[in-house]
Amino acid sequence: MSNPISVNLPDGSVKELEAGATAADLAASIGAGLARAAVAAKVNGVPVDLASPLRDGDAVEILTLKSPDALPILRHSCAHVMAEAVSELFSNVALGVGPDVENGFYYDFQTPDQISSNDFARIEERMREIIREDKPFVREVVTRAQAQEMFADQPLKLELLDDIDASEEVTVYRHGDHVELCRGPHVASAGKIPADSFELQKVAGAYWRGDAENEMLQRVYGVEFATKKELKAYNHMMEEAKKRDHRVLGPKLGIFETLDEVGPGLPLFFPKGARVVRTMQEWLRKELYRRGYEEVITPHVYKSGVWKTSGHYDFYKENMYFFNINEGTDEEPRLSEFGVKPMNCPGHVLLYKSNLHSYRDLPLRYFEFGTVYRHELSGAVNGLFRARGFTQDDAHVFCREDQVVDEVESIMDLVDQIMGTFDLPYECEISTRPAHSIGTDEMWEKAESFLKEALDKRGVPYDINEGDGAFYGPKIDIKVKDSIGRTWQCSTIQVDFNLPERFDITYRTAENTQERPWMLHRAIFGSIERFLGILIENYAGALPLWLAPVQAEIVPIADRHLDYAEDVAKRLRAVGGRVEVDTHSEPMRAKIARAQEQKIPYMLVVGDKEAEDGTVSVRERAEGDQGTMSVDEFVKIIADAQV
RNA sequence: GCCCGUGUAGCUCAGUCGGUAGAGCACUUCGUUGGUAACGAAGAGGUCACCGGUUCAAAUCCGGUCGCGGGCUCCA
Repeated sequence: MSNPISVNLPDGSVKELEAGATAADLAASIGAGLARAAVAAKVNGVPVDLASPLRDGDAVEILTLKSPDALPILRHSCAHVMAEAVSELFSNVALGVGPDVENGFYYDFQTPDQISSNDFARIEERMREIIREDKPFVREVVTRAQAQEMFADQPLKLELLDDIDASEEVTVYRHGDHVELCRGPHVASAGKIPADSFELQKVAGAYWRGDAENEMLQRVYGVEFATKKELKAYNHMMEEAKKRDHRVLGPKLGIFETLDEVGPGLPLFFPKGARVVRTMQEWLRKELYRRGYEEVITPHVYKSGVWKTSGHYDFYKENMYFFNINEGTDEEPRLSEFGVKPMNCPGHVLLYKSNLHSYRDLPLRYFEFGTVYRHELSGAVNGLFRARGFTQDDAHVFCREDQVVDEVESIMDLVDQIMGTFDLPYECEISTRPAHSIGTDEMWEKAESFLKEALDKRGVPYDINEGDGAFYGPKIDIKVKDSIGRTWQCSTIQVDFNLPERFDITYRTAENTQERPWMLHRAIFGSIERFLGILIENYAGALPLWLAPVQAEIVPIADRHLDYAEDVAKRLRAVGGRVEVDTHSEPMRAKIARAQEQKIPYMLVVGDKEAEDGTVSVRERAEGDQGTMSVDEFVKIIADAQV
């Protein structure tokens, strides 16, 4: 008999076990209940199978379905079960990969059959049978040659095998007759998977290994949680998210629409939508003036030469709208080519270049609500989130090297203020030099250190996104988190080494030499349309008073109160209020219901009493009836809510 | 762009086995004049996305195009 080993448990206690004991043995030694509930284990922080042998001194945690760390293992195991079911139910199935993802798992299959959502029921049924059979997942370490033989009829697995580093061991998992090349870990046996807390939800195409050059596989997605209750809660949450969908709420609230005859990604804004957009812009404009920005206006269309200088003609052409104009005659055509701007930078750079600049002029901050057009891939277009025409709150800062950190800090201050206004928490990422890029190592290092320095000075935490910078410089990306926990990329601050070079812009130094200025791109909303889409979903359509397209709906009780209602409306409009009078000849309850559905912040009920006293009866959309107040008092509320 | 799904009135949707189109909401008119989430009646509204095919007959079956949705890829 070899010596017993002792392992450390999360509660600080130490357990003695026989040599060669596994995590499962440990669970059994603690209690029969835990042994039943155990699905996997964590040894020294690494998730492992329950069958893994333990060594003296290991820190071991037994994972049950209650542990959050068990969920990825559970989901991945369920993916295996699905792969097994699909392999049986469809012909010539080659297995790709089947990882766990947020809320569930997927598996990629190659098969000549078409897997459709109609097949989900029978796949799920077979999966539940497999779970009921409760066969163990058995880990085996094999040689490369053995693996090659095992997966001779699994071309995708063979490819994966080739990728496993020579120093790594090759592991396979047996589950009955089904064998998979897999790193693991898995739950001890299929029966550990709760049969009622997963469901298959969609099938989609996915390129093999994420490369558009490769074949497209069929990816089946499942959602899975530790309990049926959590699955139901998740499905309910998705329903709720659907109700907030800006593509549904937008048209319903009279904000925007898209029309087939206009084209994908080209939204049209109704008067209410225009009011919201203009309010956002006016609010930001005031803030930017206060912070030393200067507004510029640049054309939407430029001769192609500009795009050749900027580099867009060579590197972004497939995303741009170009057209030719005949400036000659039909007999003797003289074509000029123009391009619609996909970005505002060249216009701003040209404005800079039109004058000589002294070091004393810098920093120069040009901003513009610039509408740009990009021919995004048809499959990428998505409501206001990804449009082909959209307006950026774009600005370019031209500054000296010694000013970069200050400028970045001040942009971050603006980000703080704006996201704070909407109660949107955010996270930062610094993206560093990608494989294909311009500029010297020295420039990149300097720029990256400036960005880091600025964030450090403000005490803003950030992640590093290695190699994800633009080819022309590093950037800070800001992701906001909405009220139901989804994250969105909005603001961006980018250093640009490219355009100053290409357009050869300079400034005159104190020593009377020419120097290249630093150029920063930045957008806070990013795209105003996109940000509006996020706001609609964040607030479920109920925009805050200052931003609401209609701030108050005036509800006359009977037609004889229409004149008074119009009087009230006039007084509110006089202070910039956005108000409407409901002139329908209907019971007031119907008018209130409609205003509630339109998410209008205030409803002002006016009847005989109010007309007599010069008051309004105020109903707040969330709080309900607020009693009466004088028109003057309410005018003040509305006046204070104007930007 | 690629894979799958999908397209019926302004909106939400029904339409059986292939037999010439239906509801609710919204809209218009008339009636009703009301006190905090939807008053009654009538009317109008359709090239069943578009093009082609099969069929005596197509909203329905088949093919293509376009749009939309979910993914993948892309987001110089």
